[in-house]
Amino acid sequence: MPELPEVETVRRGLEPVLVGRRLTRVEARRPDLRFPLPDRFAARLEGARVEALLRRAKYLVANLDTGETLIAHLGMSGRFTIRTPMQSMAPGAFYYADDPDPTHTHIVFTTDAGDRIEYNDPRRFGFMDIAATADLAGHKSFRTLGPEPLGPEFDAAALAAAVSGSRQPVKAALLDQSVVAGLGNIYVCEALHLAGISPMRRAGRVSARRLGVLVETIRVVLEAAIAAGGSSLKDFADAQGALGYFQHRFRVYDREGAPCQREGCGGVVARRVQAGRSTFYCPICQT
DNA sequence: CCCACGACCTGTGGGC
DNA sequence: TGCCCACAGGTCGTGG
Repeated sequence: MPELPEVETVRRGLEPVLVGRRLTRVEARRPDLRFPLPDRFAARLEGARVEALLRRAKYLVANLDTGETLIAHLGMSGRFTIRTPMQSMAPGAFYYADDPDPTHTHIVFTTDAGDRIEYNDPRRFGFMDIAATADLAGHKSFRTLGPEPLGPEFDAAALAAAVSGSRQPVKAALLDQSVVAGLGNIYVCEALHLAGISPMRRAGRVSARRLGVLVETIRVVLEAAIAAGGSSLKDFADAQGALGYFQHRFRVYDREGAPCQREGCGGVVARRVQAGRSTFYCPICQT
């Protein structure tokens, strides 16, 4: 899944081909992704101009000139691919590169510039919805979201308040989108390692000072990943189809048995399951 | 209210 | 080579 850095990378890739453009055709090849598509999905989008393409947590948000907004979540395996028309041998004609996986391409948008934007999602954990732009904050998906980790409202005091008294492991608390919005399994593992905090420690019992360190390591990890164009795991590619490079910089994620990269630590990366998901950490330097 | 867990869906990689 | 199980970046609903 795309976590915040991957969604931001996708947003930056789509922005130049979507913003200011009108959607001339929207093709939904099935009636649902994870959830049913909203009523008259294609009809409400066709003819609309995209005024802005934003990101909130792991959601892409396309404001339209119709007063409505398209909301998209990539789930675990969703990806957008841009296909720009290419000149064919015949004068005036053009064509698109072949879709390598048409069986999982569920939605195709075409713009007035002729670009085709394909949404492909094998597992179909992603979803799309359309809501009145004025009511977005009240949308089911947004109502309970906590602060953006890269925004001004996320600081040590805010994090301390959000986890105050919490008995759940700090790993689980950081995955809770109402505590901070946009982290996922990879970057939580990475940020906790960088901060030297054990993923198993109860969230409400991490000291204020260490929560301050954690806020900083979350920012550092996310910003580095965005700068690298996101991670490249099995399914992730940015909107142009390029692979991200951040995977090469994982300190602990998917590195069970590898030496801890903290200077002088000497530990070995361990894996254990928390809340049904793999946690990677160093048992020596994360306390 | 808080927290843990299973469900959703498909593909892939590792072990035997 | 082939089969089967475990596991994969997320979120939501349920039930204790």
